[in-house]
Amino acid sequence: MAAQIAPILDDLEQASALEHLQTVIERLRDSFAVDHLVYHWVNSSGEQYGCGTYDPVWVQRYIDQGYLRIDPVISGCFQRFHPVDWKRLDWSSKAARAFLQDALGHGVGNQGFSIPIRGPNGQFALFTVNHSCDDATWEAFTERHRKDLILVAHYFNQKALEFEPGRTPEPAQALSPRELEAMTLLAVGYNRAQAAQSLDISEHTLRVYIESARFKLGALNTTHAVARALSRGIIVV
Amino acid sequence: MAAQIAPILDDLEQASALEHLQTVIERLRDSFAVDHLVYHWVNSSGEQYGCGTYDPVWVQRYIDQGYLRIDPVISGCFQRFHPVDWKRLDWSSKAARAFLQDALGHGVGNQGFSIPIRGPNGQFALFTVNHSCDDATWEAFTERHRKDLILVAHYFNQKALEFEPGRTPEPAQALSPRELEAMTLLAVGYNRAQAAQSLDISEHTLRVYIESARFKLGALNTTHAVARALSRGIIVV
DNA sequence: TTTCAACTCCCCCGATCCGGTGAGGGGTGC
DNA sequence: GCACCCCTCACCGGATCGGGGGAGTTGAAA
Repeated sequence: MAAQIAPILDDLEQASALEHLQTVIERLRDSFAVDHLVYHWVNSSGEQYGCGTYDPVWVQRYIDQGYLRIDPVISGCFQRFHPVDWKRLDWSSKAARAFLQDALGHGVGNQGFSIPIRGPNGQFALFTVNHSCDDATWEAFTERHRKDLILVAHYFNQKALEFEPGRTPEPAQALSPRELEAMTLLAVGYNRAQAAQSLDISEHTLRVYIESARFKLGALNTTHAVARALSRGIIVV
Repeated sequence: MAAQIAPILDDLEQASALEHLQTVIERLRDSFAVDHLVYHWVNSSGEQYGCGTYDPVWVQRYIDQGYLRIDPVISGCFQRFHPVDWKRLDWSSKAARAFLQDALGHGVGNQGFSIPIRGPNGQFALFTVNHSCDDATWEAFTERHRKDLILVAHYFNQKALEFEPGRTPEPAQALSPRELEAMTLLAVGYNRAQAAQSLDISEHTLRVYIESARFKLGALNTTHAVARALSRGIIVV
């Protein structure tokens, strides 16, 4: 089980098309000798892209049922930085347990280990290794391959970002410092009058920034603009 | 130069106080045999925290001069996912070249390699290795230690996040499904009328959800509520 | 030098949102 | 049985936002 991932990573780095990723992930699964390996990109618009070894029926069902919104792996990893064992997530809600049952019924193993990965503009992805075994075996596995998995996740996301079309046209429209300040103040609950006072400018000037930011962000209204700024990671609350 | 970083990483994982990070980073620098190693957390509100081996005079100057805003390493890495060699950044602006001259004059080496790292809530940090040598030597070094550096950056950020005060204290009262839907629709730019139509309910009902969500999230207004929902990761846009 | 982006200020008015107060039915849990 | 929460619907007045004008300075890039 001494997975030799270095050559696979090198191959991954050479990959020139999206389809190659599927091949690579299958080789990695064999190398790690686990049931499933999945790379799952959660687009900030709710779209999803992924490749992995789950049953396609399950993947489709996951999408159709909107499991993205209730999957504890997603919500749990989204608030964490470190890789997380599925056992440590919150499965207490009824919806979560039903989801888990459904997953197990579609060939998903009982053990999981997911690594959250983040890229520019609020990109968020998961690299998950999944298996069926007892807790002790699983802990030994994750402990042993933790570093390798982090690296694999990193390399995988790097490739996925390269292949993603329509990346880096948007961020060209960076917000100006004042616009960022305006967005930030709105995001923490200030209304226009308060934000203007806080920046020591007239309310009208503030409005100019907001409108400008709205335009640059392609937003339909202020709330939308703040939401986009947040999910692209250009402001933080 | 065969850096044995594994034991240092293990030590890092055991670190129980912020001060330990400074010790660890110095050991890592010696292990890699480079001039400088820096971990630099960049809060978008302008605050900074970091530890590393740069001359404290330079660190203070960096902050005082507001170099954060013009440093090509920051702006360049912020839009990238993969580690980046300083030579590949855009140094064309006058301000950037002046900054570089100032840096070199304060003991910063001519070669640099920075790894962007991102955490939850838009957290952004840099792990940088810096040295003085010729291009060929540097390329060989980065090529050789790329994987190790990625891992070190990852572990370092993990620790920094653990020590960061005010992380994950939120009890996070859960929103009801309808409230989540309402927040999500608002976050993608719908106004109340559109969102209500989209959910096939009256606008008044929608308002009840929004108000309820606002209350649960402790938000001052709708924009604030959406911002909180986003940054807590309970909705995804 | 000229252009251009960022920053600052002003008025008006219709559209939209907020806050308060109200009511009723359905489900879950003690 | 009785809370308690979730879902649904309604009216109104005042606050806020959004879009439409126009105008001046500064500083950096081309």
